[in-house]
Amino acid sequence: MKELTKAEEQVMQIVWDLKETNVRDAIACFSDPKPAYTTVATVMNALEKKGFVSKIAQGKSHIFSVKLPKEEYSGFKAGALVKNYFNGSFSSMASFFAKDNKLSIQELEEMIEIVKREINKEK
Amino acid sequence: MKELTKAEEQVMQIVWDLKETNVRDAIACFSDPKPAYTTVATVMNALEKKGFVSKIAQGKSHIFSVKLPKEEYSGFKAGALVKNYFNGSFSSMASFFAKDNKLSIQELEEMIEIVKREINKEK
DNA sequence: CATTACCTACTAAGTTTTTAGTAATAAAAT
DNA sequence: ATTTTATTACTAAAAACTTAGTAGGTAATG
Repeated sequence: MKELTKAEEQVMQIVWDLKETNVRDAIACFSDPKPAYTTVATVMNALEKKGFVSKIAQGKSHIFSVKLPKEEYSGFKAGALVKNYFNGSFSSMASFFAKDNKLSIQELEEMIEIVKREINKEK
Repeated sequence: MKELTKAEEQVMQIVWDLKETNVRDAIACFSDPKPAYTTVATVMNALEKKGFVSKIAQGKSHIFSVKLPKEEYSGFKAGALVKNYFNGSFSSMASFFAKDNKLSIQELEEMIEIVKREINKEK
């Protein structure tokens, strides 16, 4: 899996959000000061080259649409984080969030439910 | 919190691991092809400037030691990941790990224990 | 049909990051 | 004592990333 640079990631988040977009509409998603048209176009092309979006001619412009689902990249990033910062153990990351008071009991219970449901789905 | 670049992060992981080290010993932790001495020294100095390590003269060389605990940076990174890739919800990250079969029932139960213990500690 | 608006491909300038060389210095070895 | 080795501070080349300009084309507008 190719890594995204910061600028690429920022644009890719917009594409993931919109599912598909042209350069113009992507720019509209930026807050001021908005980048130049050509800047976003350049990044889009980089994303295509890296296989994150596909590019289809549409009238005089192009439409870029998600090729690599966000979930795949999320998983890749999360895996790397756990590996490099939490000893390869998801539990220890959970523990960290709890310590940091970023995980309430409510969230925990919610999480247990979700995870149990997912695990049961597997069988 | 300052961000680490890739090269900086790689060196910083070694410092976190060794607690403290000189340039020579840090290089020993790299797999071949090992970087040049001056390369690692340069990165160490950048880490010092960013406040991640402290640098103390020791004989003719310097010892670099952890200044910013790994846990602090881990938390920072994990927070950013959850925010940008999991809708700001830790639960949804957990759900992802479950889906991906990266979280077994055993791990889940282990995790619940750890998290509950942490949450209780707080009170 | 001339003018304006819009889009792309190509190019490149500016910036940051990475890597490492050189000169200076001090210690160690012979 | 001279040579070799280890280290640092300083510098800089190389690579990667970011940003955007320019030229050229196509379509819409008056």
